[in-house]
Amino acid sequence: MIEVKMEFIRVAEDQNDQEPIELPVEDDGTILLSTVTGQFPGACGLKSEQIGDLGGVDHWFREQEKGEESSGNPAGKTRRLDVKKNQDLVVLGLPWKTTEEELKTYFEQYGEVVFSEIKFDRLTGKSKGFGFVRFAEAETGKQVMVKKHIIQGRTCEVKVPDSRPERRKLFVRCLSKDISDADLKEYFSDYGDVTEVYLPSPHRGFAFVTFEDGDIAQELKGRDHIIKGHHVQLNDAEPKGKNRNQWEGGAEGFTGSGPGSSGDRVGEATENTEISEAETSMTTEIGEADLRDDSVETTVRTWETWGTNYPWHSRQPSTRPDGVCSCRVCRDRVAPADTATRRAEQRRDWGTSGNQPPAMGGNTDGLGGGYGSPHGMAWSQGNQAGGGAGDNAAGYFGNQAKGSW
DNA sequence: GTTGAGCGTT
Repeated sequence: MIEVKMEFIRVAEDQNDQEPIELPVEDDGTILLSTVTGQFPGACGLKSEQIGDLGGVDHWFREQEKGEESSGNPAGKTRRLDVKKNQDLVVLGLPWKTTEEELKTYFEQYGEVVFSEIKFDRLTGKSKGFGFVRFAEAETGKQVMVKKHIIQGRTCEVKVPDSRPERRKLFVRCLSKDISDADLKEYFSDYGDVTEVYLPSPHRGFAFVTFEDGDIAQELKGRDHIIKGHHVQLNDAEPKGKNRNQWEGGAEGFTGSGPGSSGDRVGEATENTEISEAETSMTTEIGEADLRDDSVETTVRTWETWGTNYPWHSRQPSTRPDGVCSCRVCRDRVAPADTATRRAEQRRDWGTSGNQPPAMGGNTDGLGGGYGSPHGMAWSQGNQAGGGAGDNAAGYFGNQAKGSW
């Protein structure tokens, strides 16, 4: 029988740091250097001093055990503990039985949980034993990651996910020559912070737009947008270095794959080397100076501020108390819902006929009105819950009652 | 009705 003693020590930045962080101690009583540098980048030692009225520390470091790049790469891959706001954290080792709600409840002891999700097998419906959480405050995530967690009897790990590539860059088919990079930036900045726009010159009929928040990019993907009266289609940007020249479309003649066919993958451009170089210069050219603050507040819109130029967004008064636009993107900028809620909202927004968004309305007479929109479709089709627009409010408050907000 | 290191169906 092996006795496992889980102990922590409190480590602070300095004597004035009023918020020491508990770091786990190894079984042999030492603490891993990597454990410390993870939370205190650049730290090379621990000093035993009084922290407030707490005791001091009296531990020595041990080098990280094999497998890590501790040798020859001192400044290298320490585990990422820098949590960006609005970033999901992966939770590993969950019991099969744990539900999303229980996951959320557990982590709420550390701070406001703004998103929780457990991955389930699509066929069997059983948990895969891992999930994701997102905290309202990045600092909460940092603290959570250095703690040990026992959820319903199982030890779980919380990490910054490193598997999924950040799909923040979209391939934009913008076939019209009178769309400039500034147009693209202006248009897409209304959905979220745009960190980069690349529009080949001379015009090649496509562009790349990169968002600060990959979730925003994903929300916008696969749908038609209308910029300066021109349809524009969005897809994930293919990774660089793949077969180029796939796309032979030229800069003219938007043949309008139109409603319902936006899911095709024809015409994806890859980011080849040539573009990559151009992008680099473009990045500095555009600069970061006029990028907006990353704070949620600046990117959330109320209904009044959207007007009719943004068919994506709700053109109906918001049913929310805070007046935030009722479209999913805006709502999620305030408080991303649980996945179950998102799926339900998605079904309602997109209708029940499949997992594709409804096509934009048939109106092609340019700006100024009458665009179809997911919202319009939803309202005109009625809601699953049975009834008129009032269901929106009912939905929100229902979610609220369940703790999703 | 099973599993136990890992990394997110839309």
